[in-house]
Amino acid sequence: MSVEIGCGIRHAVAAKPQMGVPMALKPAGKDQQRRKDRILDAAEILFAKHGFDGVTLRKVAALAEVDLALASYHFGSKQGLFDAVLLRRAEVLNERRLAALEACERAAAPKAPPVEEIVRAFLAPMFAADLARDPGWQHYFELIAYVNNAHDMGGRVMTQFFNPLVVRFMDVFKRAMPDTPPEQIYWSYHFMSAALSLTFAQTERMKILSGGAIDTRDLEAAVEQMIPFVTAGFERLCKTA
Amino acid sequence: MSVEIGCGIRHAVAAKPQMGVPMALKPAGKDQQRRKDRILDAAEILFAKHGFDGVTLRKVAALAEVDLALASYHFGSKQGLFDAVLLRRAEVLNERRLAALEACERAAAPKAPPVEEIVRAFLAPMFAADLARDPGWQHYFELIAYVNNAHDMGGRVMTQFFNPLVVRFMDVFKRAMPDTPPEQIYWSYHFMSAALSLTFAQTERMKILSGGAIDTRDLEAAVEQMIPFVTAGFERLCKTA
DNA sequence: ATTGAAATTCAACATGTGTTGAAATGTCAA
DNA sequence: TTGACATTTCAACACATGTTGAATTTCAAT
Repeated sequence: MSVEIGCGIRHAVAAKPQMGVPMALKPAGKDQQRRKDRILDAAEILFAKHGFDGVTLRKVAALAEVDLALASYHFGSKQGLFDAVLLRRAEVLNERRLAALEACERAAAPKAPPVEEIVRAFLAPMFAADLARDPGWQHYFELIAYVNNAHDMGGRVMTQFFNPLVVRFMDVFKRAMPDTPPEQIYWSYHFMSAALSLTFAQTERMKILSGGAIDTRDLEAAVEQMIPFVTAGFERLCKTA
Repeated sequence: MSVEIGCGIRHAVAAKPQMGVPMALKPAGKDQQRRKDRILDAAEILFAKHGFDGVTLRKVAALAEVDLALASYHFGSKQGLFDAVLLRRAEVLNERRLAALEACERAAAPKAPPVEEIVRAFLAPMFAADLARDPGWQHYFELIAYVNNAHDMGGRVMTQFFNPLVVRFMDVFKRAMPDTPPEQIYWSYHFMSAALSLTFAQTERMKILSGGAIDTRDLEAAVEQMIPFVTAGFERLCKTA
C-alpha cells in the first residue's frame, strides 16, 4: 500500500511509468489538485477536532464541498485519508526542527548545546509565527496532539512519521548530559512531549479553571512558559544522583 | 436529566417517592446491580481504549455479556452511559486526593506545605498501589487521560467532575508561593496535568523510541520520575522574576 | 476532432448505528 | 396467590456508515 501521489487510487490499476511526461503539471486541470487538497484541509480540521472515529467521510466531503466518493477515490479509504493528512506536513515540520537543532549545535560547537537550547529547538518550530498563524498548521498540530495521546495510535503513528528526527534529538540530549543514564532523558522527553500535546489539544479547560486568568490556547504565552518549565524538569531529573 | 441511581430510566416516568421502602436493597434481585455494573465495567474499558465515538453499544453489551437494550434502559443514552462511567469513580478519587492534600497541610502547619509535597498529594493517589493494581481503576485513569486531551470534552467533563478539588489544590499552591502571580501557577498546573494525561494514556510510544529502555506504562517508575520533574518546573516557573 | 486516461458524479450496496416499543421474566410486599 | 413494578429480552425502526461499479465529464496529447 505505498502512497500514490498525484493520481487516484481506484483507477491506478497499472500505474504506468508515464512515458516521459513533464512532472511539473502533468495531467493538470484547472484545479486538478485543488479538490484533493480541499479534502485534506477539511479532513485535517475534522480529524483534529473529533478524532478518527468522530469523523465521517460525508462530513469531510461536505466541508470540502466535493462529492463523497472523491475521498475514497483519491485516498483509497478513510484510514488512507487520515494517513495522508498526517504525512502531508510531517516532512516540513521535521525539516524545520532539524534546522533548528543544527543551528543550535553550530552555535555551541564544539561543545554540546545547553539543555534549554535543545528544548527550544524542539518546541519553538511549532510555535513559530508563520506556522502558528496558519490555520492549516494549527489544525495539524491539534491533530498530532490527538494522535500522540490516543491509546491505539500513539505508538504506531508517531513512530512512523517522527521517529528519525526524535532519535536525532535524543542523541543531542545525551551528548549534552553524558553522565546521565539515558532512561532519565527518555522520561524527560516523555514529559516534554506531554506538555506539547495537551497545549495543542486546544482545550478551554484552563481558561475555565483559572477564571480567565490564562488561556492555554494562547500559543505565544504557552511557549514562553513551557520552555523554562520543561528545561527545569530536564535539569533536575537528569542530574546524576 | 438528573441521574437516576438504582432504577432504570426508560421505565421511570413518574419516579414515585417509593412509599417507605427500605433503601438498602429495594428491588434487589439475585444480581440486580450486577448487570448494571458489568455494563459500566465494559464501557469503562472500551471508552478508555477507543474514545467515545470508537465504541458502540453493541460492543459494550457483548463485552458485558448483556442484552443490547439494557444499556439504553439503565443509562438512557450512550452519552448517559459515558457520564455514568466517569461519575462512578470520581468521588472516590476526589476524596483520596483531598485526604492526601489535607495530610500534607497538617504536616506543614502552620506554614504552607513545600511545593513538592503538594505535587505529591495530587499525583500519588493515582499511582497508589491499591488503585494502580486494580484493572478497573487503571481503565478509569486511562479514560480520564483521554477526556482531558479531547478537544471537545476536555473543558466540560473535567470541569464538571473535578473542578472543586482542583480549585482547592490551586489555593494551596498559591499559599505556598504567595509572591508568585497566579498565572504562572496555572501554567505549571497545566503542564503537570499534561504529564499525568500522557502517562495514563498508556501508549507504547516511549518503549519503541527508547528501544525498550523505559516503558511509561510502568506506573511505579512513572511517578518516581514525574514528581521531581514537575516540582522543578513549578519552582522555576513560579520564581518571581 | 479524436483518443485515452484521469477526475468527477451519481446511485446504490451491505452493514452497522442508537434507540424504542411490546412482550416476557423476575422480585417482593400485601 | 395476586398485583405492581423493575428488569430483561426480542425484534424492529429509521437512519448513517464506508465503499464501489458504472456512467459522465474534463483535459492534454495526438
